[in-house]
Amino acid sequence: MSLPPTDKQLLALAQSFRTTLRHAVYLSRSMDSDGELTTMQMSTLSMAADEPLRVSRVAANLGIRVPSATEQIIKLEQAGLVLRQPDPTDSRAVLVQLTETGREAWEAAGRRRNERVAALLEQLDDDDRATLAAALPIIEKLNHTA
Amino acid sequence: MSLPPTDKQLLALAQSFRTTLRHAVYLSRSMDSDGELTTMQMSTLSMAADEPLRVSRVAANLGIRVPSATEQIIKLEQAGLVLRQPDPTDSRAVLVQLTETGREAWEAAGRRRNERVAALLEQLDDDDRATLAAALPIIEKLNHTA
DNA sequence: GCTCATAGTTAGGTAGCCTAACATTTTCGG
DNA sequence: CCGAAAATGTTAGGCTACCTAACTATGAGC
Repeated sequence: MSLPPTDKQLLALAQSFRTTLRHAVYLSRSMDSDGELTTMQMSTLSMAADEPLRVSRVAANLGIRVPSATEQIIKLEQAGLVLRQPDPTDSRAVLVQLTETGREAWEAAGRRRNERVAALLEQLDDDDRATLAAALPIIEKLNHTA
Repeated sequence: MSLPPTDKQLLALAQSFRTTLRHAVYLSRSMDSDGELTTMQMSTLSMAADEPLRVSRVAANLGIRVPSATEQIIKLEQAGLVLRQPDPTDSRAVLVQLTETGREAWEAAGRRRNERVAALLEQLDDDDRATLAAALPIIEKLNHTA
């Protein structure tokens, strides 16, 4: 037991992982595409839910360039979900903050998505759920490493 | 033990799962964006690797519409990676099949991606890897259910 | 054989991303 | 303390991948 894994084993696991991840992307897409808010919009709103943040932070967190973030944020603003205000401590910067409408929309959409996923998870047995729950932080670890 | 999970527990797991999945989408994107082949192209090639298949099958498997699939397949054809040939049993249909070049490109890209992921997985300890390996089929189960 | 369904392609449009160029503000070395 | 360089956003223009609608051609059924 507990011998160091061979390259072959690692590569086999890597392949399964990639395949599952690819399928999971579809799963994620189908769970999040309910015509309300896109995944990116949800992420943006959830960032702003904690505290107002800069456009450049939004871009970095979303993994996109600043002009693209500006574009998306302006759309959220036009939808009345966020406000764009100059940063009082640095007038180059723009702070993105949630409106009350935005917070409500974000929370409602999150609830609905959670319920949809919970309905899926309900069909697993307890062991499977436990395994899944144990694996989530490991996947996060990988994400952080990469 | 083994009581039925409460709604609260399910919703909490659902939330974690959604979050991790969202992050995993980024992970997947970064692992697959090496400027060679897009994830969609890899998927298309891997489908065609088993046996020639119809454009409509490609579209269905990729979760996109037929015209979009046609577009992508034509690009793969122009790159010399696939051939488009009329189905001998139904001349309305078009069969997409891999060229030798396509097979080599697909295998090489798959190898490189696997190596990259294996390098990540190598940094986990044995327990984590075992948990991860156990979770993959469960996630597939969810994907199949949804 | 005529009608209707099926398989793909073409045409035209949209959304989200990109880079390059710009205006404004801050920072900092001389 | 001032001019150059860096940082923050926005604007402009372009690309790609997706979409729907309309079309052609083939197959299937009464």
